[in-house]
Amino acid sequence: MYATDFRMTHQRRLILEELKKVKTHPTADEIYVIVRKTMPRISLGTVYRNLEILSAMGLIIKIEGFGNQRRFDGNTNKHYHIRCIKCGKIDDLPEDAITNIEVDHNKIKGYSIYNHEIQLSGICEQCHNAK
Amino acid sequence: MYATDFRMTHQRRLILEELKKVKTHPTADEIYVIVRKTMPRISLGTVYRNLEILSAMGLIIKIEGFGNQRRFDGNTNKHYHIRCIKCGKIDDLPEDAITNIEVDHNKIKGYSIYNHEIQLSGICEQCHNAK
DNA sequence: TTATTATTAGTAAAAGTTATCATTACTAAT
DNA sequence: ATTAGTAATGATAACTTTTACTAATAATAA
Repeated sequence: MYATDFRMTHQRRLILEELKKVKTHPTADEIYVIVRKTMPRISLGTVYRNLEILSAMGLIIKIEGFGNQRRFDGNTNKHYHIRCIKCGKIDDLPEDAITNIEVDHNKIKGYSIYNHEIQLSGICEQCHNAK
Repeated sequence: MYATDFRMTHQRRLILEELKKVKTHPTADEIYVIVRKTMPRISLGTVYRNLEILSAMGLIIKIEGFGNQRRFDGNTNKHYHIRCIKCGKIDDLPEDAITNIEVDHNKIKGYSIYNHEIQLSGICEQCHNAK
């Protein structure tokens, strides 16, 4: 038999490692810029493909809730995000910022529930001061 | 002085009314198909522009959290959504499905908070039966 | 009415993502 | 080691979704 598993290629590992390093929540093209410093001939398609695969593997998180550009997060611990509606920056929320949330699965008829996301939006300190 | 306000054009009113009629959460191009039945010469750009304006006016809701296509909701009462990860369908959650959520604004330093969204994902009844 | 200007239709362009395909490189069995 | 099989890559084209542009039109206040 031959492997049907994912292969950990140099490109895939680099993308994963760079994403784990940063505390921001970069887009695919921002990651493309970062990894090209180490691997100048990597293609944008490879970045997109691997970000999808890595998130399917559960090694990174895909953030789709803000704006129309996908973002990625190397931190796979369960946490929520807040985005500044002025500058678009995304920050992590502290773990204890949202508490007591209760989801009554019986109230949601027909669905088996897999996940929930919470996204806050507001204005960050910099943008508040800038105005 | 002349008006700096929004004008309620036929196009804008039609888009609003059709969106209020449906219980689904259509994309811009789905709304385009609907309104062309009444107003065949309306342009897709007009649909996009008015959906933005109507949501800025607070008359409709823009849903950005699911997938990479924007959706719109004529129901402006505060409510949450669930999406089927198989077929992509979006349903409203009953009001009492999520309770007790507490957001501690003091824990989120620097931000003034404007809004929060919650998005569940799961598998709907039809897709569950289909498998 | 008339003057002003927001809005429109039509179209082009931009932005973001996915698909295609010949080539490369990883993996497992010989 | 060598080979066979196949997942992954780089390069690029194509596609989808959204935004921008512009001359013409239409809504509104005076």
